Amino acid sequence: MASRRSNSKENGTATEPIGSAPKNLIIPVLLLLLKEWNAHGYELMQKLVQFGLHSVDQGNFYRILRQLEKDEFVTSRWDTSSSGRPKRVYSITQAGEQYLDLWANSLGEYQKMLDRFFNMYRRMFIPATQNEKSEQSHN
Amino acid sequence: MASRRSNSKENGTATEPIGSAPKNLIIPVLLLLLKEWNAHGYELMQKLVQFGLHSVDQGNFYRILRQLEKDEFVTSRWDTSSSGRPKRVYSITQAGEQYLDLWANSLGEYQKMLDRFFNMYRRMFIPATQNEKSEQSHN
DNA sequence: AATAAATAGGTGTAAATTACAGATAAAGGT
DNA sequence: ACCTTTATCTGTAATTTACACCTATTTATT
Repeated sequence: MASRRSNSKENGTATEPIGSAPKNLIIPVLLLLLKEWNAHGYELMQKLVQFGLHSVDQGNFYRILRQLEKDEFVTSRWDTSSSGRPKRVYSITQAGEQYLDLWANSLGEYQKMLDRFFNMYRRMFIPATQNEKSEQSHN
Repeated sequence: MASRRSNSKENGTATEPIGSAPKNLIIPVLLLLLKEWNAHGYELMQKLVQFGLHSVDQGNFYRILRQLEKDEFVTSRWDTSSSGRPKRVYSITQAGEQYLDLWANSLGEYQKMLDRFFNMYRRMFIPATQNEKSEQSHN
């Protein structure tokens, strides 16, 4: 769980170190994962990374989980069956599934905006009349 | 040190009022708009709304613009030609265009994650093999 | 046996961002 | 005279994220 971006901005709070995409997909992905399998935090965190959400902060991650529980979107119970430190195993609730649906709607809107963005963005490059920009982004 | 954080959060800052999509598309969209036409703030703000980014905070919006200028991603000059209060007309710089490209890459990654999210999300609804779930919610 | 590393779950708080509430100024409508 | 629209901008509360650090148990390495 590295993600060491030592970008020390002395003063002035620059616009942004790099075009950093919004990262609050954690909650919806978490809920979606819990809809498939019950799991404990550490496990979920690894799945988030596999999903593409590298750079999830461990501390905040567990806080999110506890907050979701407080809001009754998930429930947890301690699992002491296996060896090692006891694990808090989470399950999604009905309310949690509804919340996930809200998220899905919202993210759908966002997806449409992204599409509009890329349509505009690409429109600026299509002429391509022997422009030797040499920036061959192959997405 | 300003104690601007009322530490007494008995109430506990609920997970999120509603599935709110990340909203920091403002910067890339702004730069993209400026790549097409030079414009002043108020105008840009309206275009952002048309784009789908309703609920842009006016105060923060102008601050972002000034910060982008400080970072030399845009430049501005006062336009006093027309009547009314003078307008600060913005143009994108070379550095700004490069920054936009970085954003585009980053947002492309995000788009892929969103796609993965929706693939997973939909996978939970398609099977419908006479499962008496009968939850046919078509938002 | 001691040490390290992986697993598992956290706390504290500085820094950054966003939300909310105005101020200011010129022009046009009623 | 007052209200609304256009236009730019400041102050700061509230919230979120980033970074640093802590505890505990088991397994692997020296």
